[in-house]
Amino acid sequence: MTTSRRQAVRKVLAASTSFRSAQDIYAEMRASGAKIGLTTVYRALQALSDAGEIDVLRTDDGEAVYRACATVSHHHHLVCRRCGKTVEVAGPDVERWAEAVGKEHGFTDVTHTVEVFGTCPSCAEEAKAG
Amino acid sequence: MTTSRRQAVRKVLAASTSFRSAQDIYAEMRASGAKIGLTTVYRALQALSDAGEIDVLRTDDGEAVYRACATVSHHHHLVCRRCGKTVEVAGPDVERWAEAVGKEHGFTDVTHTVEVFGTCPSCAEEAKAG
DNA sequence: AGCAAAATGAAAACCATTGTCAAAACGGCC
DNA sequence: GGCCGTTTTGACAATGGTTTTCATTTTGCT
Repeated sequence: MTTSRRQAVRKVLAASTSFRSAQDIYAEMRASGAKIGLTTVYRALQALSDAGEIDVLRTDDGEAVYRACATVSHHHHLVCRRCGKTVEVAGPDVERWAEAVGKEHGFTDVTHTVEVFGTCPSCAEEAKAG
Repeated sequence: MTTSRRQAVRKVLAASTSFRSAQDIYAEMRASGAKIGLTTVYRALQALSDAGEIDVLRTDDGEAVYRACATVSHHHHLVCRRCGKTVEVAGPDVERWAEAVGKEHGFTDVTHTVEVFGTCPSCAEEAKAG
């Protein structure tokens, strides 16, 4: 437990299938007995994010949520708006499109964010049943 | 000036070419002599957003920014990360791609968000000069 | 061990946003 | 015009996620 708690935070994220908030991660770690401070969780998340090991995005109410990337390369997410299940998707076409759009208007250092939301099959079932 | 200050807020947005934060809008209105409270600006923005008259999105640091939609139809934005200048862009290919990605994984009611960021020509100049 | 640099965490500071509530503006109605 | 109930407003307080601060602990190195 001596080597940076960053590892611990990374593990929690690795074990999750959907986006988690910092507060959420902190709560889970404390609940499972880990001795860690909220500050450190934030710092670990920021470091992991800087290192490109995890994704960050903002919920509609401005909370930051994090998720371990399964792949190192650039990719996007297809997120179930009901259960939060996430599928990583590659979109070479989108990359090219974004790049082209930027160029067309003379913009440089073009980056982009793309998130696709929908209702996953199982949630669609539930909705029909319930 | 009696009819809801919502109109005033709408005007400020209409006169802007890029995304504005609530605080920003409030500051401008006060600076130009308008008698309005921050609370009311927030309320007006929320109402306009609910009415679908303006776009809302979150900056990377979680601040909400608003912009009057020039077009009613679905579109995306190319935003200068330095000065905030915004260009509305259509992306039929992206729409199709998002739809296809959703279908491929069995997701229904698929929606998506796409934002492209970059450095606009004039800011690139400044950066080079300064 | 011994010591400087990095990591940690409790508590305070920040700050956009939201809630509260009393005062002001509005809209009928006599 | 004057009255009264409803809506809007806005100063201020409260919220809550995130960041800073700073003193303490741990780590890395010799």
